[in-house]
Amino acid sequence: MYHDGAIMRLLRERIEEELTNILGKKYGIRVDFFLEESKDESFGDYTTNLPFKLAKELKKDPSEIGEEIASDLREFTALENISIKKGFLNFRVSLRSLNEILGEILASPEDFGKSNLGKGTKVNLEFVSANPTGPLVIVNARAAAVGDSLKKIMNFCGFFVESEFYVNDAGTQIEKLRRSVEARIMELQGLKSDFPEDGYQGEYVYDIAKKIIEDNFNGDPGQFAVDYIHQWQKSTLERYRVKFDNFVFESWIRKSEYPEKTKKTLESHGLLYKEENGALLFKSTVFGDDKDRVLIRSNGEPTYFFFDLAYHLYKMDRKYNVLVDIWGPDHHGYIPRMKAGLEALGFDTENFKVLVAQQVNLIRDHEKVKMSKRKGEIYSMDDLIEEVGSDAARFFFLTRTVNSHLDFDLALAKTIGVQNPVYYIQYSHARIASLLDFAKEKGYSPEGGKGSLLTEPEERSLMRKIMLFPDTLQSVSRTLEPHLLARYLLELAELYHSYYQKVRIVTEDKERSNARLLLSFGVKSVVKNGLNLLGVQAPERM
RNA sequence: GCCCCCGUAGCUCAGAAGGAUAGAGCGGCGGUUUCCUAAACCGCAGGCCAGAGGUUCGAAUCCUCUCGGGGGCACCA
Repeated sequence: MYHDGAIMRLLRERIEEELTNILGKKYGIRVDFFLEESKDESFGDYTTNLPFKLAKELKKDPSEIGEEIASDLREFTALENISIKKGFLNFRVSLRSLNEILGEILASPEDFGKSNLGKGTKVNLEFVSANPTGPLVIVNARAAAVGDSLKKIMNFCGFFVESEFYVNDAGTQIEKLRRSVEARIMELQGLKSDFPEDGYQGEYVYDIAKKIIEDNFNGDPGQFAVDYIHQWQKSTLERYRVKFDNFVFESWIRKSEYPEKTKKTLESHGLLYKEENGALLFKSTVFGDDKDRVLIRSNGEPTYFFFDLAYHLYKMDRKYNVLVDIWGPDHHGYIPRMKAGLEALGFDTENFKVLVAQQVNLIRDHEKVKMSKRKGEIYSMDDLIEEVGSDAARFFFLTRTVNSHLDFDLALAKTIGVQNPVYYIQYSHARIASLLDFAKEKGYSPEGGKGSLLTEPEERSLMRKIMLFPDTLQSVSRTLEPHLLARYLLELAELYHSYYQKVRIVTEDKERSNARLLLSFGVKSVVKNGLNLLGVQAPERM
């Protein structure tokens, strides 16, 4: 993914390096500090807390240290307006540097935002991983939006990410599905059937049964049902524009060498023991879990956890540097045991991250949509795509931190207008597309634009915001929180709409118009790249 | 009972490696269009960051406790 030509080193990275150099030369020490977007644009573009950090080490006044650093930093021509306020070192990026960024975008719009933060780190990103026993549901849609977007963003930042869906196509739930289908087949054929107590009630079980009868299928109805549902889930994801790199089947894991390998490894570390009733347990408490976990039940049946652990060993075997799992809200109690397992198998759990995609409440008419899984009354991911569309659905999931509960207002997601952030952002893109067409007819174009003519304060704010796009993507990669990008785009669109209203872009002054078109083109490119990274389309016309 | 997440404007949520006057959207109220897309813009109102202690130059942010909401505590997955 990394091409030297296409990826400029970020300005922020260059400033960081400059600060580190000064630190070494002047004080001969290293300290951790941050360099971040200034809280308030009036302070500058970037801020560092370096003086505070040094003050502690050197037992000196932060302002004094700030001055010392500032005097060296003034040599660095990309910066200007270096100032110290209350111990913070602030500076602005020179207009010239901002202009250069617009030039970069013009040269290669689709590459803007790329960086090499990941340095090729190999990441396995597992998400959705639903049982093939029914339709995908809302929380799957949330995980899919987050996972797919993270993958795209991290790849943009120089990671090598593979997305993976673990299919639990074996075990007791599948057995239950098989019995449910069999019962429905009997029922449809007018035979006496006894539907399992806790069977799958959904209408789709009838569909599967019908299909089996129609096709004269003689094999295992359980396997037929699994294949059917797996294809169904895949087509749902496709409509949502999510495509997985890998599907790993539990049935395959069961037959592979990994269960045995897992057992042997744990055994060799003395981490297994048998209870009197014959159950085999893993001493996960050694690694901080609440209790030891059963790998093989007293009846000889292995647990889900055992195969899941074996599956994670398979991931380790494929030499990923980092493993990221996105789980549903009902799995968070599962984290300590998986962590313990990975540690026991020799994986550095610093590089194992679990995101819990929290519960989603659907809101219709200011009330929660009630669902009953037992009665088969569920609002599925298909229903959501049908009702609000993939763009709005994906964007809404990405405006919140992964970790917090989310109220999804169906009416708002369908609204066309300011109220709905998706359309608001898309509109900025369409607006600029149309503007560029209009300008073209007059013989104007961004190619002829000189950034130096962008002297309005709003123009500087926009350039500054554009500059912060790659930084935002890096933040997402670091924190695994794609909502940072959604919010960034909202702010960018807001700045542009406001600018557009205030300042006429295409005027009789061709030079100035071209400069403004250059800036507009920059905004358009960032919006487009940003939306694409969120899996949302950027329309040319609305 | 134990564990996890959460409690910030009327509503939905940002802000959490401690830092500069606490932000946004929606909703509410009031304005803007002979002019490049009004699917837009501008203005106003709205807060004891659940509460109480503590840590220090400084706390929405860290620690302890209390209250309130959600979820998890299987030889289910």
